[in-house]
Amino acid sequence: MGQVLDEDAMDQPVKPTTLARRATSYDVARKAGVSQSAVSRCFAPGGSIAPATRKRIEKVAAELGYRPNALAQGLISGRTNMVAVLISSLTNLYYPEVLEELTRRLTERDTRVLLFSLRAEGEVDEVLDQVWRHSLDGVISAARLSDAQIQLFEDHRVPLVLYNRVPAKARAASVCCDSAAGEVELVERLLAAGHRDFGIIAGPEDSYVGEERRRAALDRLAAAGFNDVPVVRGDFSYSGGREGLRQLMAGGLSLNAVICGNDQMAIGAIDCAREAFKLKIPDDLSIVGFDGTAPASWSSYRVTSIRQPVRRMTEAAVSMLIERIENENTSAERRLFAGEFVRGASARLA
Amino acid sequence: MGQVLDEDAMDQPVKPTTLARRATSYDVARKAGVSQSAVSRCFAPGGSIAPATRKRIEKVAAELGYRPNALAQGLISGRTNMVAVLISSLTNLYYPEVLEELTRRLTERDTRVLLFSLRAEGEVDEVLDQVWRHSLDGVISAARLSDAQIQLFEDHRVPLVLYNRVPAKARAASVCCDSAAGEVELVERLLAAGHRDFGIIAGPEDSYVGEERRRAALDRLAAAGFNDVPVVRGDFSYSGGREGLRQLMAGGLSLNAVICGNDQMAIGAIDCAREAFKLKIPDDLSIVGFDGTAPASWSSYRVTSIRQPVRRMTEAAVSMLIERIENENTSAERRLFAGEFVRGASARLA
DNA sequence: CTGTTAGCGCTTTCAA
DNA sequence: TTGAAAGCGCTAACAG
Repeated sequence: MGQVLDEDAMDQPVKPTTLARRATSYDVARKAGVSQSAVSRCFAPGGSIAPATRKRIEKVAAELGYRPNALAQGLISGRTNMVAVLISSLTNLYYPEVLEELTRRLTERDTRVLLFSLRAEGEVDEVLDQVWRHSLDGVISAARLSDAQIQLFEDHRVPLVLYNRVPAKARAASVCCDSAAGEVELVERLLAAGHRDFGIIAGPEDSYVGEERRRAALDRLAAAGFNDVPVVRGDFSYSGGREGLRQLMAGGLSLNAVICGNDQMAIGAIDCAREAFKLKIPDDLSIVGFDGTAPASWSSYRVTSIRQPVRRMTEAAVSMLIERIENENTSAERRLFAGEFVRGASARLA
Repeated sequence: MGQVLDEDAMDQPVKPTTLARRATSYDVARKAGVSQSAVSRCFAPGGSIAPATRKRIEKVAAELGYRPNALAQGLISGRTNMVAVLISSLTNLYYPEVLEELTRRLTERDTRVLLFSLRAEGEVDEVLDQVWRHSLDGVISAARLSDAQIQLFEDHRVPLVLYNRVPAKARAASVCCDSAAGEVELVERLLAAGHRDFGIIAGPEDSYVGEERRRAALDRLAAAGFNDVPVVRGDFSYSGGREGLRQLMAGGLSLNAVICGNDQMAIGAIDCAREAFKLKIPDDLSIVGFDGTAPASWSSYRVTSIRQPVRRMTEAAVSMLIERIENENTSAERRLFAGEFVRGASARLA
């Protein structure tokens, strides 16, 4: 405002000091009496520039409210500081927590998050298209990706980190909570407490962790001599849990313990057991879940469960991604985190 | 692959058909024997181009796996098809639903979502910086914005739609659920059922809806002759609700009805009432919430509440934003949606 | 309908 | 340390 500048002032006959459009590095350069590339270097991480020059440029930049245009930067440098986060369904109570942590950590590392919330399988291809088109630096996926899709990331040289899933055959970095170990711990504790009549409300077939948990529970039970454990499936939702319990009970068998694919279904099962079957939890029936979500700890439920170490897992996912973005050739790594047993009060334990 | 092309073939001596880098419109143009701008028009919405030409270009583009570079498009056209969604805290059970709906609807309209999850107030300025730098087309904010910040949107000519909040003074488009009306309905129903001893567990002072709900409830109660209704505050969380009820009860007064700032606090209050004070809900105490979130309908709680019409609200927010993006001068509009009463079973009603 | 010509705003050699 | 110049890949006039 009203500031008089050096020689440049009269080169251009009439130049309004207030630009309609946003100030560019050029505007700053002219007003500061330096070249445009000097301005660029001034804002670049390790740009060599004399302290005095830098100071002058910064002053003018501040006056003009100049900010480097991220699009132009990305176009030329090939780096956008944007990554995609793929989530299958936000309605699963477990994901908001994960999403919150991921975005926060990425933001801390000066990386923007492009959110893609998938409902159908088919949508993945469209999302990947966007990833390439926007030159995203990387992707964290908590959604199902086929081997072919994972291969595309290698072709496009876009770093990828899978969250709570591992690829069938393709190689890719991944961060997981050890579902099998967690499920085994739950089963063993139930066995130790004398439970003998089990039922399982598993997750949907197309869920990686769902299948892993179901398999681990069944295997451990088989090892203990229980071979015909009834299994029904739910969609990880509250009503899925209710419906699952109803189906199990419809068999007419007397259950001791119900193993649910996640906390939300466990909550549904608990409510259903109490309401529809007048059962006391855990006296009449033990119910366990998985994840360690917040609602599972509400005093009406106090679900016995395995808590995923979300903080450490998200931290790992973000670190791995950034590392892969910064270092082209970081080998595929798989990090497996142990879950933490949550005693709760929905299962009778020794 | 192995396809022989027309005259251009021998202009360039040695040109590998498989590019290391991504194919550009130039590559397509050369291989299809057309100008680069023809390729551009081929992929542009209303580009005039002969059917035959188009077909040839599309064929080559498919072979090369060509996709327009979104960065370049954005840089030159000034339109990025990306918007920011600002959320204050994902941990509030109400937001995942909103976020899911918003992203889905925006994606349907070919718009990408840049997610910003704010914890502290101060972070807003950094977020806005990113918005300008990335030339985002618009912003939907479910986070608190100061008048000065809202003004910045006008300065930068970036469309803004506020979600469940209205600016103090500045003018901005907004979509809200009518908190006041909803709260009044709850209070009136409680009054009609004969409740006389009220308590309020309000949201934090810095929450727009929290304050609106508190005020509406207090006003309606005052109009009915109840002037010294005790008010405590929570942070919209489960434990906030528990703690809130504990504080209200600590006063030694006998309460009939507790009005909570949201469902999550109502759930906490219900659990606390049952567990710590051995109260029967709703026989001994009526508790009402707000939002109509999924957990509120779980059979252990069945919270009497007001359900926000999330679908319609998100649809409205997205429509308003897109409209403002497409039409520079769309005036500030405020759309207010009525909430729907959910009878539930946590309040004794007439 | 098509090609030519300018840039969008920036990073990056390369000389000076 | 600095500036000039060459693009990144695309859209948008403008002629033809």
